[in-house]
Amino acid sequence: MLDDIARLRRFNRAVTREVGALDTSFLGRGRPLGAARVLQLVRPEGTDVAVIRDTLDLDSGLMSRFLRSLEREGLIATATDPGDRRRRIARLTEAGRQEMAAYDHIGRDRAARLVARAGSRSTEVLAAMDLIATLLNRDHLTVRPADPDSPEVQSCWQAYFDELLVRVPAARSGTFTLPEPGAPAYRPPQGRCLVAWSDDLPVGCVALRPLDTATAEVKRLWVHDSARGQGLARRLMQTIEDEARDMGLHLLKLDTNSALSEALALYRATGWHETAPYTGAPADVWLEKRL
Amino acid sequence: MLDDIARLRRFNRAVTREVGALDTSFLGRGRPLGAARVLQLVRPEGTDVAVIRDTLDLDSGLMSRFLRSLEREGLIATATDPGDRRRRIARLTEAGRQEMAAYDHIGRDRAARLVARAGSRSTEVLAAMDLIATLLNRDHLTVRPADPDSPEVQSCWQAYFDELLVRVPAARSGTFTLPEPGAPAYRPPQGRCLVAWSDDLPVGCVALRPLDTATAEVKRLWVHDSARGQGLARRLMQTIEDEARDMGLHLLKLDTNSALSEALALYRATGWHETAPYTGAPADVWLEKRL
DNA sequence: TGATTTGCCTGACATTAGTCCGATAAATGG
DNA sequence: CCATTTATCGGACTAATGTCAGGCAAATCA
Repeated sequence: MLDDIARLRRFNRAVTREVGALDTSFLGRGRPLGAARVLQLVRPEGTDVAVIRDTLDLDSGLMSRFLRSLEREGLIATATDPGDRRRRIARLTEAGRQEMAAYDHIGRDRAARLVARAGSRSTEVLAAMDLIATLLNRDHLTVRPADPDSPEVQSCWQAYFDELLVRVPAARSGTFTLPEPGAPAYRPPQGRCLVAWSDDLPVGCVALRPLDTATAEVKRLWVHDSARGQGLARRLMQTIEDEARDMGLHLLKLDTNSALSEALALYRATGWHETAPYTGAPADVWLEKRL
Repeated sequence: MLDDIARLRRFNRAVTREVGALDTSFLGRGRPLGAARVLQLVRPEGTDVAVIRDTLDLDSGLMSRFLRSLEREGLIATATDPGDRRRRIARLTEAGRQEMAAYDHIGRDRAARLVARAGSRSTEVLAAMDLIATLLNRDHLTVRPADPDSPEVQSCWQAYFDELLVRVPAARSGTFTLPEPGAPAYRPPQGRCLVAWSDDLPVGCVALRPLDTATAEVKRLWVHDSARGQGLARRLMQTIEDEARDMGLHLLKLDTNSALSEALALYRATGWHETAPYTGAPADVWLEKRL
């Protein structure tokens, strides 16, 4: 049997070849790779030059020259950051947007071919890619507030409900309704809604909804399959509890189901205690935590 | 929900960053990437220079300069191929072997760290990597004869048996014994043993064992989980049947179990027909094919 | 306020990668 | 045998990348 290391290195070889091919295919638009990579990171609304430099790990001189060259091509425009006038902000021009669309097309094309090649196993392959990408991105996981009506939150909640239906049979008789668009329940100032991002994939969420002036309820803690086993749920709970403290709340409650054993173990391990039932089925466990 | 293409591109970004770090780690030993890549392909016993040039797709001038530079460093020695004195053969010197060991150490180190980082999910992550690597390597899958006593064949057969035990409960009462080392059953001239390779991972096997002068039995058709759904089993069967024809055989037999439905479907779709039972449990289907 | 730090820019320079061409020697094919 | 092809080599050249130092203006800190 090949050992783990050998398997990983085989993966590395295969992926290196693929990435190399992707890089050279970007060269097809008559622009050196360095400049192309910078262009990829300039957003239409504008991106901080230092951020680009940092993510690509470029020398400031080299970075500057890439910017000048893209500027000469008319693809980007730079302006000084009004907040800190040493810094510069680069944004895409209309021509730049068109050029980016062309790059995007190349990328989507290659990606679509690969998905097609996976044939009947494409679902499995994509899940495998999610798992690996989340692992590689692990140090870059960020938790940010989100709008409850945004597509990312909706997709997280949908995933949460779908899983609940699988794991808690009793939930099938209930009905889940997403809050009405614009409803204030999960929005500041009374509520909160957090999403954890791995690059551009939402991999977790948690929400807070007011019960009364000093009490709120934690709802919809969910972690994407690819991100489990990395302590993300704990981090989300920690963040939402900190938020609650900052909001001046004194007591948090939540309801859950005993079938969700990992979640329950997490709650019990982080200071949550049994409390009186305050909701009905499918919940069968009610917890509270004093802040 | 993010669409498939977006998920794949997130994967691409994540591994591109990782691969970039790998590239610079090669530079960590004070040698440009090009020369390092050439060095990786020089085997201690000697490698044909044209083969290296071909796999890396290098210009002959560039290749020549890499060789000179590695020679100046004392890592390789080149000699003319006695068979064709236009060609050259490069082989590692003792210093080269040590240098390669150092590169190997860097690679193993990085790999081990990543496996460790996956923590409780490392098994899953490695399976995901196998799946993706096999998909990316798909066009490079090769089927080659193998020695039945070799570790790769042993590992394939072990995997075959393990899976049989899971899928055919009746098999548990039987005992599986690997043929004795050196036994002639699966070796030419009477028998055959084939292994399918994806890079350095054995992803499939099939064997042929003589029954009498005109008849042989196909045994141990197995495909690695990561390589299923790509027609590899069909290709292995095709190859072994061609071999049997070349050996002058007129009839092939095999026994299997009805629980192995995909295999059975493949046999039935490729000209195999029911025949009289010639073995006992756990087999419950017996097929033959006239060549 | 003045010294120091930070972020960006430019010029000078080195290294690496990649291409093209001609030379050479060996093999191949009539 | 001679013409052609093949494999390698080295020189000339270009493009791209990477490195370093100095300059400048804005921000920060004591």
